[in-house]
Parts: sequence; structure tokens; C-alpha cells
Amino acid sequence: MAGARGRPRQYDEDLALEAAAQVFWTKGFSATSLDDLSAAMGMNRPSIYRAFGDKKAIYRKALMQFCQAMEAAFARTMLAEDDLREALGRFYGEALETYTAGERARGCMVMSSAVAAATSHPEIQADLLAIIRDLDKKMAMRFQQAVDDEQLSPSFDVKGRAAIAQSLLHSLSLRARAGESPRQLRRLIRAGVEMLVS
Amino acid sequence: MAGARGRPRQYDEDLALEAAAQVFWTKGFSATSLDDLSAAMGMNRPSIYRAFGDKKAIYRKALMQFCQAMEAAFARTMLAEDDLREALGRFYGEALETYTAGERARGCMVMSSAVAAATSHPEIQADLLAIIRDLDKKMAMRFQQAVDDEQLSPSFDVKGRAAIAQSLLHSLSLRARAGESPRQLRRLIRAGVEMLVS
DNA sequence: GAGATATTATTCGAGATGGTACAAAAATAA
DNA sequence: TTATTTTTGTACCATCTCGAATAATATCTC
Repeated sequence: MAGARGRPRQYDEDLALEAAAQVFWTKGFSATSLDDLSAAMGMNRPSIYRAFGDKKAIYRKALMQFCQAMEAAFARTMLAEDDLREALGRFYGEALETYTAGERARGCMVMSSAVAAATSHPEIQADLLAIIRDLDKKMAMRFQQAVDDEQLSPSFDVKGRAAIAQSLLHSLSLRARAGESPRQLRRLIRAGVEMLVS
Repeated sequence: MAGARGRPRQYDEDLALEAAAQVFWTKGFSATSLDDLSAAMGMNRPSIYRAFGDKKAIYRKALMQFCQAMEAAFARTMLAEDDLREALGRFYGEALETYTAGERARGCMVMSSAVAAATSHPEIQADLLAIIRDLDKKMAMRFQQAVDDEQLSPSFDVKGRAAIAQSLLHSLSLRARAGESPRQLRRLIRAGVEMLVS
């Protein structure tokens, strides 16, 4: 049982994609060569091609994997905490850690790599839009919950503020990649959270 | 008199840079080839190289030219209008027009192209950070003026809100490039302005 | 064991890439 | 004219690009 008829694969699909994501994240889509990927993934080009398809397909799979991690972080922070202010603080705090981790801060993989590629690659643009809309929706649901919990006034503009909450994330990524210090970024988070919940 | 000793140049420096900016803006830094630039600028590669330097130098000059246009727009909207709410509305309105102009919306040249290139090219990262800081400063000065004019409460967090005002711009660019409709973007602007000035 | 199947590794090729050497061209200055 | 200066255009190079064709290898089923 448990098929696996032929020669067993030497790579782990998730690990390989994770390695690919790291490269795309750092260098961007078009600046990443198949040789870069080959080195990072520990697979030679034909194996990669067979396993994941061409460069664009690899990228999109890596992007989706990254988004799943983002969703997990959202659940871990925004959904696990009742107080909205506290929830937002933890959410942005985790984002900040991810965005500034490593030698050079790289921001968010989506905003740092997918945005540039969007005009030339319609599929990536579509992915990008879907990701944005998804977070908008999640944020709005969480804000609505806070309204229902009477943490926010009933006149609170749930959708508008959800979009603005995401704006803060966009800016955080951008500024992190531009080289702003965590200290400055934390200040932005404080001001943003304060404004969002009041 | 009026020197110009040798063979007269057939290109206009500003026009050529403008054309280069268009390509970088659409395709991103690394996806733009010298042949792309050559075609758009109406100059052959050696001429470009002699006139502006290598690809990175061309890009940075085009970026600076774009930023001058942004500064002009800031002056034309934020500084020319007394009422802050009205000023912000006009500023974001102009940004929206720029970001969604043309067949495909391309967002802002800075956020769409410089961000991806920042990690691999320290000079571009430095340019990016300088651009962000400059707008932060300009925004803060304008907000301070509104406080001085008693349009805003003296307890208004000028710097924090200035940074958030720029966040809105970042998000506008991102979302435009992702393909959100002008209608949705205008809604974001309305909610953002409302939040910023209250 | 033999055959089927799935993965890996080697190698190749057609074309694009960034950058440059060098000669031709077009103007001015003497 | 002749010399000088600046820009242009042709041709070129070494390198890298993505993708594919092919061969080798390792496991499972029969």
C-alpha cells in the first residue's frame, strides 16, 4: 500500500517551496533565476521544473504557501484575542517581526515581490488582488465582531477601517524594506492602532 | 558662442528619462532590459550608456525625476489649499489619477519598482528611504500648519498622523496596481481622510 | 529476478542580457 | 580646409536565461 511506486523523491515539497519563497522574497520575481532557485531548493533545474512547473508556477505556489502562514498568524493574533486594541497590537507586532527578520529587513513577500510582477503577469496580479481582498474581508469581520461586542460604536465604519487597517500593514512592509528601524515602525503601529480603534 | 562643440545630441535629456521611467514603472527594475529602454528612449544602447551610465544609474535618475513631479503635485494640492480635509482630498485624488492612468493601472513608480529592487541594490534602498522620509516631513509640516490654524486640536499627533497619511498613499498605489477599481479606491480615500482629520 | 514507474542528473541549445570597442557622422573652432 | 569635439551606430563579447531532450538511478509490483 501507500503507492510511491518509483524512485523516492529526495526533496520535501513544503521545504523546497519555503526555500524558493525566501529567494523570491529577497530578490523579487524577475531578478530570481532558476539557478538561484536550484541552489536554494537543493534540486537541479529539471527536477524543479518537473515538480513545480516553470518559474511563474513555482512563484505562485510559494506565494500561496506564504499566505497560509499569514492566515495562521492572523488567527493566532486577531482571532485569539478578545480586546481589539490588544489584538491589533499583537497582529502588527508579529508582522513587524516577520518583516524585519534576518540580516536585511525584507518586508512582506507579497508586497515586496508580487507588486512589481503584477503588471507583466496577470495571474500574479489576480493572486495579489485576491490576497488583498481576503485580508480586507477578514479584518472587516473582526471589526464587526468588536462592534457586536460593544467595544466599538455602532456607527463605526467597519469596511473602511478594515481597509485602513490593511493600509497600515502595507506601509509597515514598505518601510521595513526601505530600512526604517523597528523603533520607528513600532511608533507607526502605536499611532495607527490608536487611530483605528478610536 | 554657446559652445556645443561636437555633434548635436538628438535626444532631450528630460524626455528620454521620462520615457525610461515609464518602462521601469511598468515592468520593474530588473525586468527592464537595456533593449526595452533603448526602444522607449529612442536611443541605442551605447548612447544611453554614455549619457546616463549603466542601468542602475538610469533608473535612479528616472526615479528622481518622478519624485520631482510628486513634489510638484504635493505643492499643487496640499500646500495650495487652506482647508486640510479639502487639501487631502485633492492630494489623494491626484495620486489616484496618476496611479490608475493608462491601460493597466500601475500604482506609484516608487512603490511599484523601487521596493522590489531595494534589497539587492543598497543605493536604491537609500533613495527609497529618503523619499519616504521626505514625504513624512512634508506631511507633518502641513499637519502642523493645520494645528496652528486651529483646524485641528493642539493634542493632534502630528508626526504619527503624517506617517499614517503616507500609509494611505502606499496602500492606494498597491491596490491600484493589484487592480482595484477607482471607485473602491475613492472609498478608501474617503474613509482615510475622514479618519485622519478627526 | 524482470518490467514498470518515478525521480534525479547531465547536457544541450536558441536566444536574451548587460556592457563595450570602434568606426562613422555631424557639428564647431582655428 | 583641417583639426577637434561630441554623438551616433554597428558589431561584438562573455555570460546568463529558460526550457527540454536524454540518460542514469532507485524503488515498487509482478
